[in-house]
Amino acid sequence: MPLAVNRTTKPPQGRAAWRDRIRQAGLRSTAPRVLVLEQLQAAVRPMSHGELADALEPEGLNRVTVFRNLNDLTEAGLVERTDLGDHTWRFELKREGDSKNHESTHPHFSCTDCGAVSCLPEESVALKSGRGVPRSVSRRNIRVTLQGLCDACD
Amino acid sequence: MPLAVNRTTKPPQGRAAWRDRIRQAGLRSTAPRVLVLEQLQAAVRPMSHGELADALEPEGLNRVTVFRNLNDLTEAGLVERTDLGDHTWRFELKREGDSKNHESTHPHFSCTDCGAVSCLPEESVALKSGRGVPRSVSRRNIRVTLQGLCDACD
DNA sequence: TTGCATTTGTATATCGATTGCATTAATGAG
DNA sequence: CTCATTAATGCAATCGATATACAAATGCAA
Repeated sequence: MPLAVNRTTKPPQGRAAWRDRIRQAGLRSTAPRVLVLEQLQAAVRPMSHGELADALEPEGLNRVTVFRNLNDLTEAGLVERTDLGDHTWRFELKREGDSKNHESTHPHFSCTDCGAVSCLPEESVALKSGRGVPRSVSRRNIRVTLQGLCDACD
Repeated sequence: MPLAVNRTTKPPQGRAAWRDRIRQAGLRSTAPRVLVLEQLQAAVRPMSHGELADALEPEGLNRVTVFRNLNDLTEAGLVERTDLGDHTWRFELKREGDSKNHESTHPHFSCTDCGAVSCLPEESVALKSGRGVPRSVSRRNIRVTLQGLCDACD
């Protein structure tokens, strides 16, 4: 019997599949790495290292190992790392089909009051090039973060 | 004879005027505060506490004093504080006329490679409300940060 | 199964951000 | 102008997120 499927929006990916993906990325497949990826898969918003470490320490994972794996997986291209303006790194699983032609993904929102973060629909922000605007912006090879009050704090 | 005017884009503001502004904001006018504001006035992009402290320590200012004054001046409404995604606070002088109707100011750009930051024209980003987009966004009561490669690193 | 490079765990260092506390200085009352 | 009050300063110390050193453990290719 397969593992219980947690309520994710994406097609569930089994342990064996993750192990393959990790090795394809040039890394050794280890239990901590699989657990980190599963945790990220279940998330609906970018997770901080602290949040992930808190969730995974009960599973027997060391905080530093989680931290290093997040960076290794980021470097290997399986995970995306951003700073949404709250002085902490946040990590998201790179899901294919996020955006077809360019590297850009959906914008993020970060509440300046309570710190809550969320993902925004890709169409909610339109960029226009012009004087003083780097080429990477026109190419949409860019990450967009909005900071303000969330509806709960507004 | 007035002080030498430094090459700023905005009408120069003398020491006495700063002292008035500081007091109007409900704070005591002190030498460190005036120096911090003058330094911010000369800047063309958001400055980190470290940059400002480095610039002002030779003038005899303590790093912590600079730090606390930046926060005090922010709270008093003379300065704006943002995190552009490089894990450091950055400070800008609040210049009136930045935006007439709403609180929103120009977007900022931060290079993920070299860390350079810059200001972008206000029109370079257009926001659209929709499902999952907080009200503060529709109101444009928001700060926008773009992260990517600057032209030099591209 | 074995050898070796990679990963992990523990401890510790770093860096920006912040606070505690005694001293100093700005401002308002007289 | 002088003084008392209260805010601001300087210094030391702390904090939390991030990062590294090094020895022990483990994945994986031969």
